[in-house]
Amino acid sequence: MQAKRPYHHANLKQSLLGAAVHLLAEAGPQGFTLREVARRAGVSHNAPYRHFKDKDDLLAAMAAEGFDRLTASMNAAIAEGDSAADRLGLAGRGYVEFAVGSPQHLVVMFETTVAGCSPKYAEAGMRAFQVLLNGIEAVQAEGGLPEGDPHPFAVVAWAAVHGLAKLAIAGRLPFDATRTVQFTNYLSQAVLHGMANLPHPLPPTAG
Amino acid sequence: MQAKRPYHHANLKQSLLGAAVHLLAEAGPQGFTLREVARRAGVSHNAPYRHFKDKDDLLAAMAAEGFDRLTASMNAAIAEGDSAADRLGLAGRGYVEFAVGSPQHLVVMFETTVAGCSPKYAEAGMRAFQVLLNGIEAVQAEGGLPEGDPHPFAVVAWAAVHGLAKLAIAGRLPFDATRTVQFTNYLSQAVLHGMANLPHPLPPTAG
DNA sequence: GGCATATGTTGCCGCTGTCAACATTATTTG
DNA sequence: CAAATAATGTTGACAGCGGCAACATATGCC
Repeated sequence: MQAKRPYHHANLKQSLLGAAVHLLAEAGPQGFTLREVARRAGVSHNAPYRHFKDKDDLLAAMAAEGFDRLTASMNAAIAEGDSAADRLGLAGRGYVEFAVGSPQHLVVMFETTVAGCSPKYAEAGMRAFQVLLNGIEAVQAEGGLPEGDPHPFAVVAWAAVHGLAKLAIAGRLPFDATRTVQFTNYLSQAVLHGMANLPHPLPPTAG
Repeated sequence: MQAKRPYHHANLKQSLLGAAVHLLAEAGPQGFTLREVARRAGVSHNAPYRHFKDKDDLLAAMAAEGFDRLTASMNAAIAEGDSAADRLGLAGRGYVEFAVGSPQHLVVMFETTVAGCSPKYAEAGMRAFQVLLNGIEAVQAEGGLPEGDPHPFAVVAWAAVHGLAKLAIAGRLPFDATRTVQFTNYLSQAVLHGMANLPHPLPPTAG
């Protein structure tokens, strides 16, 4: 039952996920087809159904994997930071770097309906958000932000960085991927500076 | 030739667009099907091809219509503002209001590849962005922002508001639609305040 | 009235997601 | 170690989709 050992096609589930990631990057969500994934994995068009409930289930798995990569990208960027404020900005940089590097992946991660999916997907998303939240709390501890619930600050930071990434991917910004990543620095500074000099917004007391 | 008068089915093109908008709002991009649009308009599954080159062409037309509605929503919100800074914040509010009210529409507007589409689509998008850009310039004239190219400021403002809207639509924010719109106020203030107290970022000199 | 053209329909094609039935391989169990 | 059982993969089918071609009909122009 819990034997993860290879059967006919050694660890097909991972092969399918890998093929799916590549296909998504090449063809985008439109050209992403379950049958093509199976073709690339060298199995029949119905083999994926032994590992994923349906197409959406595969997409959710890819989204979860994407959130893990996003988390890793932010953590890698953070490592080079000195101050907490610095690290928060670098987290945003890591976010945008991942986004412009895997634009189609980001679509799947955020277009998928968040509710009613596998817990793996939800948890991976939480972990990514937690990086930002931790960064915010560190800045608060450093005195760079008002005390209180860190969530509103995290939402603003997330929104700014996410919006920049999405607009860049949509080709609506007047600069290319490299400059977009550079521009993230200014964006982070502006957002952080603004929140630092404004009173804490009470409303969102969520957990 | 230029006769827009009814033929068999008085002004089918508009009927199709209307049916398409409703279907999109109900079923989302996944359930959006050309044949269902035709069904709702009471015509055969191939009638739409006399008015739209293909499915993407219909989507582009809907996107253009969406940008017009977005522009209208921002302009309506702006009308109530006193200062230029106030009006800029209200524009963001109008943006988010439109987004949470027509979430599926926003997907089509920004997921569609911006390049290679009909000029109508590109122009409608430009007009929407112009509202933000004008707002930024007004704030600059008021002395609320550093002088110089307004584009970087507009990009930051756009990114923040767009990101908030997208995250809200994806169900990833800890508050509902109404509170999201309210939260836009704080977001705008923070962004504007931050940019006001930072030197002008030179890089994006685009036009 | 007659003709070209714009508009709408029918029929078809390959493709897709998904189900059911069958085949094969691994695991368990006596 | 062999038989039973579960896990995994294949084949075949179905309806629905986007899109093309051929056909039918309405409209405007002369």
